[in-house]
Amino acid sequence: MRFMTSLRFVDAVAREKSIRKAAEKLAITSTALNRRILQIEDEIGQPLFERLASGVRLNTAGELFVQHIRAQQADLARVQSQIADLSGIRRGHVRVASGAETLRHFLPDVIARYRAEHNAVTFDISRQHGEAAEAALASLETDLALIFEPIRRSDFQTIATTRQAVYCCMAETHELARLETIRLHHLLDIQAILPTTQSGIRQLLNVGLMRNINLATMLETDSQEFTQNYLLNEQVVGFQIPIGLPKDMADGRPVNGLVARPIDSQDVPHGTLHIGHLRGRVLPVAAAKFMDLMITALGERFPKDLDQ
Amino acid sequence: MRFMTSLRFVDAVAREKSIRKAAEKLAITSTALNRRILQIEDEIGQPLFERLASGVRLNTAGELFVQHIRAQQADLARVQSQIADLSGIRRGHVRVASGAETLRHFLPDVIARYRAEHNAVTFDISRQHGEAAEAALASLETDLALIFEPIRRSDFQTIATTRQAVYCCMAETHELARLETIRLHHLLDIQAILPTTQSGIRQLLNVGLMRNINLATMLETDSQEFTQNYLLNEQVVGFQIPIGLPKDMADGRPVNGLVARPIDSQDVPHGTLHIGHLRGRVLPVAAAKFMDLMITALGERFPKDLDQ
DNA sequence: GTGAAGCGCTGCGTTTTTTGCATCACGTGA
DNA sequence: TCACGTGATGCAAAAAACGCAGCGCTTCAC
Repeated sequence: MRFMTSLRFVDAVAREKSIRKAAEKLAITSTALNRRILQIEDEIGQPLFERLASGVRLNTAGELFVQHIRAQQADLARVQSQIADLSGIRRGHVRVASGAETLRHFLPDVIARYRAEHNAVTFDISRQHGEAAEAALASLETDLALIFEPIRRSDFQTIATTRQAVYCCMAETHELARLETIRLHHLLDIQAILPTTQSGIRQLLNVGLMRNINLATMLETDSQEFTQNYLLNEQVVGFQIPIGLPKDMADGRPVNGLVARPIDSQDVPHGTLHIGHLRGRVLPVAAAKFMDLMITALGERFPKDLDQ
Repeated sequence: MRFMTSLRFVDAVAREKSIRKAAEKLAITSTALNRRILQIEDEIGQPLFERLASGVRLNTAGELFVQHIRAQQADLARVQSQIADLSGIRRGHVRVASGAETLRHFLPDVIARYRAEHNAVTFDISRQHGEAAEAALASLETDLALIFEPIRRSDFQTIATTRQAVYCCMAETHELARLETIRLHHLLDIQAILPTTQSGIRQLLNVGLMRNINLATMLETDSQEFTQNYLLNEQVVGFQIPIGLPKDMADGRPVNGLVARPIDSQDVPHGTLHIGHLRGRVLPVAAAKFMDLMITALGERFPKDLDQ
């Protein structure tokens, strides 16, 4: 897209906060990039960047202009997607930001299912906790977001939600594995791996842990892979929501030596997983269809807990 | 704005429906323009125009793309306006589409008042009846519209309205001039000049004229200037709404030998003048401020009949 | 039926614009 | 103080855009 080059360049400089660094990423010399920036500033009639010794920074005018550029890019993507859709082939690119919970089973399944039908569509999946995901939507860096508790910004438009209980995960040999439902007092002095504080699961747990239940937090991590693997090595518990578990495991059956048991909702409230996009945006065809499929898949997996 | 050239070119070709004609308007050769179009089509991956013997025509993909271009241009104008606003000078350009009613007194007054404060702001005023004005908003050819009855499209966002009675205008020597209020039966067999059918005034009159009152329609015109001037030459009546009249005349006093008398609202209903813009658009600063001033002016002139 | 006129498109030489190299001036931090 | 990294600039080379002339095609008038 030749007619977009200059704007892309401005965007890149704004992101890198340095003309030389941006030039490197764009595979041109800093001279060329510098002059393009100067030319655009000249055409706008005002500087867009402040020049610092360490690089550049957007000024207020630049903020406005870059915001326009991003909106323009997003809209162009939408139009391209619609145009591609006209010719029958569903082509396009979908960008999803999501917390770690959905990355293990849910998203891979849904994407495989989608690409089985539309293999000209490509994906960007970025793992980001709620607040960052909302910011990514607002700056048009992503099209869709899956956020597990809580929604902070009013410009997040929820399209569907599903209620999720918090589960304890552990080796099937763990002493708590024999219980059907876990109460918080069972966890007294139990060795546990907790998600980091940004995580929605952690925030729900905190509600219960307020009433000075002393969990023996042996480790905090934002890595679900680490947690799952570690549970096999030591008698500790981890926490997860059903969408992050294999279906069998969520149903109480052991999978690969691990089991999951729900925590009683009197102790730890159910949380809500939100699927949505930036309010007011018209999504590209591919992204809109993919969202539809995600919601369908959620409905199949959690028929009673889906709200649209 | 060098980075917009290619897009402007596509827009021009779409408007002219001919590469050669557009090239002439853009002051380049048709070859250069042709190659830019081809290049963009190549980048998009699909043709945007159908080639006919008589020129070109947008295909569906082209319609989508041109719509994007116009939205982009409008948004850029908004951003430029906001950037100019940062530096103190209120600079900008405001495009208004309006029926003939407001062109004689209202708009000139308001614009003069606005430019007294912000003389770096320029204006485009295009006279267009309601339906065309709404289309101009939708295609982003104009920022604001003043429409007197009726609103047809759902993407017209009304910001303020004022109720307007229909008045008869005539020479002060006319036999009806002695009446305070005109009833339709007074107009029986009276010589009259009617606005054309697109006009909101005409459509209100038609409501009354349904009940086979026979107006001796001597002439139909969409020119208010013609009507006003002709009334001095012959004993005929014309029709107008208060906003199209000098204030004194609307208050019943003669001005330049003409008087205006309201028609009883039992016979011809009051109409509504709408001020608004395209739904969902964020207006440039200058246009938004100008709309505020228009509404203020309307409120001063018709304090009882303004709705916001 | 035929010729003229108008249309979009293309090869080629020229002009304009963009790019890269070398270098400058300036602020920052060791 | 000196080395380093930053954005800006003069100049020549490379690339892109342009204008001219002309092609093939369709439409329309006679």
